[in-house]
Amino acid sequence: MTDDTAKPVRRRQARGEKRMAELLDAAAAVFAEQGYAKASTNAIAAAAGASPGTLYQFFRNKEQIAEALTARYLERLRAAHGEAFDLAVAELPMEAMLDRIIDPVVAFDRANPGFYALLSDPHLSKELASAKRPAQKVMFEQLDKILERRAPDLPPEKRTRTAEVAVHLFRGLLPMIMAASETELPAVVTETKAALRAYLATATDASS
Amino acid sequence: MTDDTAKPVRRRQARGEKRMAELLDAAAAVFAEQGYAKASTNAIAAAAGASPGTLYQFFRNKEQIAEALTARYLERLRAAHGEAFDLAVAELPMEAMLDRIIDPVVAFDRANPGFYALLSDPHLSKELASAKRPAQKVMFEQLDKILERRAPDLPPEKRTRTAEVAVHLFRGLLPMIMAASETELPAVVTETKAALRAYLATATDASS
DNA sequence: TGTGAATACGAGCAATCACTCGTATTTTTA
DNA sequence: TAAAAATACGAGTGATTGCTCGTATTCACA
Repeated sequence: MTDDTAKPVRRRQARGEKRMAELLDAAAAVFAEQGYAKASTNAIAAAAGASPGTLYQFFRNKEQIAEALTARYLERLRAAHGEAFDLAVAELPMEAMLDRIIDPVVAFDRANPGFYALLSDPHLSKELASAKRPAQKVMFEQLDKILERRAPDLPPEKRTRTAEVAVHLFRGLLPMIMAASETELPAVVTETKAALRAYLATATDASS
Repeated sequence: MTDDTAKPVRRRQARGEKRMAELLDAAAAVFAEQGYAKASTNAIAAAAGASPGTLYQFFRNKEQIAEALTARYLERLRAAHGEAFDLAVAELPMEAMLDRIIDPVVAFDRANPGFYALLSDPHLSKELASAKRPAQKVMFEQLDKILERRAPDLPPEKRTRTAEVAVHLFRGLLPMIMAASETELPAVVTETKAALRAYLATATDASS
């Protein structure tokens, strides 16, 4: 028995995929510059060299643009960190581990200011919670696994809280990381690693 | 010689001061709930039980509402921390110092969600830079002075960066602090202090 | 080559926004 | 007590917004 209520399969052409990517690129630029709330869909379409009608052929509404953009960033983040965030880093000394984790994340965030713009806007959380949470959790969950291997004696509850706090600490320094010039960046990154090293050392110390 | 170009002195009545306070209270609530960009001035006026015309009798435009609100928060923050953030805390042991500094700041931020909403919106920085910077700098400058007394041998450049990083670390944990329930809060605050203690200990250690 | 689907356009709609203005009321001042 | 100043109102204005829709063009595929 065939399902009459099934929605007809939308066969997307290569042209359409390209347009979607262009629209997401434009959205990233406009969001990064104006913020989600002030960014207009007409401006996004114009920045992509498209008309409003074309934009709405690929995205149901403004919110879904941010959802799709977040999903695409998440994909790229996973790809960029698949190896660097590997569990193998748990065996490295703290210093080397932080290098392997922090450097690619910093590079990704600086290369994708639209990602930072979306994640740092606290009022997107309510509308985009379903799209943002996985992005927030990528680092958290991977760090949690690393800590599990690195400090197996740590109670799970304490370990989870430590991972969450560490991710928030990094997020707190992101404004400095994003604002730093190319010459200031190394010092900021060094300080970032120092802060995380100091916190993780005491938090994973069973004696505390 | 009298100055004909001087703007006429606007003599504000007690009724007007009260209205301004009500409008700022309403603005704080609307900003906290919707964010600055999505908050409408008509909604703010309505929340204060006033008409749009009344609102614009006291504030030139929407931006100035946020400026005045930030200034009022800054005033209250200074009042709340005048003693707690006193230089005398520099003489206390690290543990006690952090208690004296963190606890009132946490209490203030949780009691004033509108303050958090304004400061955490990154796209207000451009429009409200002049109003936000002093608010950002209150903690930074006071912490810088405390560190100067606490670690006089630290190079000023290093000390300033340490203060800046410490403030950003705290800001990074603010989302957790704001989201925590009353029962979760103590654990989050404990972790906050642990992170700052760990970072400040290593950063102010001359051997590093 | 013909046909339906996918892509593209952009004028324009309804809703919302920040803000104004003419007018009415209350308070201060002289 | 009368004039002046401050407060209050709220319908209305022009601009902008997210989004639609009728139509035109390009593609995939039989």
